[in-house]
Amino acid sequence: MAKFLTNRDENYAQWYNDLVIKADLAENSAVRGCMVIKPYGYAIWERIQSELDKMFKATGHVNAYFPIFIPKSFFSREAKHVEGFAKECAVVTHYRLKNDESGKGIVVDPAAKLEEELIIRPTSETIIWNSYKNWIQSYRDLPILINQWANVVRWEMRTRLFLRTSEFLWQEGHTAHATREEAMEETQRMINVYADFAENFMALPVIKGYKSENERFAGALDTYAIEALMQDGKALQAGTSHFLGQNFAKAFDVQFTDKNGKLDYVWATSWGLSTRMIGALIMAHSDNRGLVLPPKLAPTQVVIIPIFKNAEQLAKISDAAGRITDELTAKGISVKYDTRDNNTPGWKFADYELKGVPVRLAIGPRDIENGTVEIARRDTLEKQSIPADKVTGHVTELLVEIQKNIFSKAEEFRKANTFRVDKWDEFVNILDNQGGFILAHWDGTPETEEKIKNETKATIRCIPFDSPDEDGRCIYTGKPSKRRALFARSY
RNA sequence: CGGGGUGUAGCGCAGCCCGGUUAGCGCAUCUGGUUUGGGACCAGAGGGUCGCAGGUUCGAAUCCUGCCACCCCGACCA
Repeated sequence: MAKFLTNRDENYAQWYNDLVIKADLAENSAVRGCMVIKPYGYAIWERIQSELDKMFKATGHVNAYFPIFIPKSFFSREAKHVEGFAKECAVVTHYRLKNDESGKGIVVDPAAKLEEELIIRPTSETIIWNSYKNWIQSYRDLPILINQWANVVRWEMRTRLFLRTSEFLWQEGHTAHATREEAMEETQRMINVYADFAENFMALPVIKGYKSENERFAGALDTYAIEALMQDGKALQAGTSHFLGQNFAKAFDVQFTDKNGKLDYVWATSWGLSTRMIGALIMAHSDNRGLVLPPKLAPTQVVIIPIFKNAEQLAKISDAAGRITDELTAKGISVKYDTRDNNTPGWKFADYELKGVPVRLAIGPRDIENGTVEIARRDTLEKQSIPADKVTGHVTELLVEIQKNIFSKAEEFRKANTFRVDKWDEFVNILDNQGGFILAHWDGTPETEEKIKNETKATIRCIPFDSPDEDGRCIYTGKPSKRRALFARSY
């Protein structure tokens, strides 16, 4: 476990300040658990957005935007949905302020009370289905495959930087279909997109599976999730895709005429992935020197650091650096050339390691003389000297290699921390002493899951899609089970 | 919301228990100089209503009360 993740040491503080700062507003501010994402942290989010958005488009989706305010009445249309979200909603009750009559400050104008309170969206199913109702009459209007990039607010009892903030950024897909089969396919398709993104871009191995009834999204018939293991042995739900059946269509009375002229309710899915992914990157890949970003998501993939004593030296180095930058940029690689003279090279090395830049090139007078460049990789911290004219080829290959290596490291970690367990004592022992994923039999009842949770704090993260049929006995009750579920303590 | 902790310069902290000069230290910033192949050095300078509001006192960063925010542990959740 990287000390970097747990200690509020100097590194941690510096990292924390580079990526994010906590909301620090005026006195009496009640903006609890919100974050100000600084440019470097936001750049990582933009990379995530950009790559995911391409994948959504490639699977036929389009972007749209819906209001942040949801009338209270919308919210209560779907019984389980209200139940799930009611406890964590921010509510707007007034629309105007006025000067306090005693002349001190400003107060809410009681005359400006809203007839119906507005909920700041914790998720947008209701307001979107209220629109879909007007958009859908016939099977010819289907499917609707819409994604929205937005912020949402959930008034959590306890917040945690990146992993559970009161306000967070995310994307939420909301699709409408003519048949059950098509909606189920969509649900499956999107969990696959998420898994593909996690593994190929985030370098984060994930386990795809079904959520148990207890862990299902409020209002869904079925929830699929990708679950990742963090370096501290805790699980992180990294993305979810929900099969909503006809629940929201019924709640908002969205019917369509099918090919045979019969009226039916529309089938729905929704799926989302949030700024929590930045947290996942940090928790999964960091080491004692700071972040380790997978090249495919690093805002800066290559940094070039000149080592110089005077302007003439810098000019020569800049020539070489300029050529390298042009070549790399032409290959679609993002390069930063850092010529600041207020920090020493050593300081810059450490700084870019903290920021997780995958590849560092250093060029000094010695290199100019020998026609070489020093190349260092962030994941292994290895350095070597290579001929200047081979840099582009070398870097291109190295970026691929680093991406692969970060993934296999995480995969090996997960392998070493995933346990097949058949005895209760061992189950408890592993949770208490090392954490990790546990594959164990479960009798399939919510009651047993609840009891296990109460006794160990472990929950069923998912029932993996690829979990084979296998006769066994429930880890807790000893009742027969046909399949293993994935247990872990989680964020 | 319950238990524990914290809040002092941009960042990290000491001082508080036991009230008493002009509130300190490190990093960062600015100026000048020497430096630059793994977080440079010297000299000088700027930067604070000590989280907020009350109270006790001749005197409060320090003691008391209330509030706010943050961190850790629970319940809740992506």
